[in-house]
Amino acid sequence: MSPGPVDAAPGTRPVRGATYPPGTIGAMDSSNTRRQATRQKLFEAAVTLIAEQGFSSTTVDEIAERAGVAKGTVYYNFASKTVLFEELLRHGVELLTTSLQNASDENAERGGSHVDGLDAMIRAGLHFISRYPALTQLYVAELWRTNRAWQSTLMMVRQRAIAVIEAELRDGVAAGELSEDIDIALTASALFGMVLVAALDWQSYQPERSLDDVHAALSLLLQGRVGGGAVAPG
Amino acid sequence: MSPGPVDAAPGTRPVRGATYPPGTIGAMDSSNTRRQATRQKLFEAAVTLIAEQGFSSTTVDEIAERAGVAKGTVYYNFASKTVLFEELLRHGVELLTTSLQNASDENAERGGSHVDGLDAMIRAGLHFISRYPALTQLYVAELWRTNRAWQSTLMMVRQRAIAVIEAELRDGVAAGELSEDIDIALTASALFGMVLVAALDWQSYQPERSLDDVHAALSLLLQGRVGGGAVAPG
DNA sequence: GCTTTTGAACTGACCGGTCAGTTCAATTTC
DNA sequence: GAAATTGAACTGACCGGTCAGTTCAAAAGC
Repeated sequence: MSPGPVDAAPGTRPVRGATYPPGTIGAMDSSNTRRQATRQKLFEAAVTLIAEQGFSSTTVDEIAERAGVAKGTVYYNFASKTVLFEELLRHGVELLTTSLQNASDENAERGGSHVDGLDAMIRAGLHFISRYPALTQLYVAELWRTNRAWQSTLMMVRQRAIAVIEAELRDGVAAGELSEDIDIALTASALFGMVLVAALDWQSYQPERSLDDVHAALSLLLQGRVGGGAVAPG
Repeated sequence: MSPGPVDAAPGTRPVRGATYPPGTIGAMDSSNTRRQATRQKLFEAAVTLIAEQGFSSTTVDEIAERAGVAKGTVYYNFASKTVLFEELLRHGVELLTTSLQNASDENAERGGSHVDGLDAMIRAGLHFISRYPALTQLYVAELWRTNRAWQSTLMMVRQRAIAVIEAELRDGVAAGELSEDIDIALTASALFGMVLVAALDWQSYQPERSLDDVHAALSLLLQGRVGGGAVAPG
């Protein structure tokens, strides 16, 4: 009759596409099992396609084809298309926050100022975006969308990235290096947006320019050489 | 004869869902025919739904239902779902560029500096986003997506908005008010992104704050009081 | 021999687009 | 000025295609 129960297959078969150990995602784990490799291929295929077309326009068949596996394999590795996407998001944010945090830490270790720290994070952000443009596009497209199933996942993602910037700002203020008048949360958002949009435009419309070039332009803005550089502060 | 053709169709029949005079979109025209009203309702329904769910997850049935019309009416007024969306985009960018341009012009008239002009545009941008949050979300979600049918429409849209900012920057440099070192295109992008992301975060996460408040925070950044304000310029 | 992958088949819901028919305010006719 | 006519605007059932998800027997690794 029916092809089978929609949910909770009765005991027998391998629990296909069941919730997989959520810790070991992507290339994070060193033990490179065969399955890990397949999952990685699926991530890479999915991120590109979804960035290009959006989540719902991307079919599971396409993902499987691009990854070079059979459709059944997708469902062997992930419970559903949605779950695949959610794990992808979690995987991605890990890469970004690590990158930002490293930039901040390394700057601190070499004795740089907090403004230098922000500058280093701008560079790290640019580097990340140029390396994972599809992932970035995908976040941007989904981040402020309401009524989404993965809304909470995305908020967590955003919060983790912003928090790193906020910490640097806070430390800068505490050290007397930044004005006490600044609004930490809003400034962090604004800086984040500045890098995000500038980088995406760079990738989309002027890809021939170097990272240093773009970084220099943003540095000027950060250091107030655009609108206030020539004006003596009160 | 008829209740009044909106644009004097030369042919006989109602040329169903044909390309409609692109000039008269939305509530722009004062002559409020029945059809105009319907189109306006459809725009409003579509912009909200697409902002929430994305283009392809939004069904024509949903749009029709939210607008309070039958599905057929959608296809009577627009050739396809895609065309409806494209006209929506064009309609929206008109509002934004006008708003930015007005802010710039009014500042110039009252004898403000070019930095003041940028500041006024930031304010105008914030105002726009708080007034049309759904439209903004929608642009952000689609703007950097590749392989889209309306790619060219979006590029045009972006270019028109950015051009207004670039002009102000260029004038500022020419007037000796801004550093000659700045990269016009990149700085314009960055400023655009700064406002965009800060505003969306404001709307999403701190909606109780006032526009003035947010504007003040971004002004500080523009005028270099964050990273460079305390440092005496060379 | 277990895990993993394959690939084809199938299902049922969903969705964009169509179209024959209906409505009704403006216009024309008498 | 009442009746008839017109046709733009609107309606909603319907059609054909698409796709997520499921299943499974067989093959391929390790």
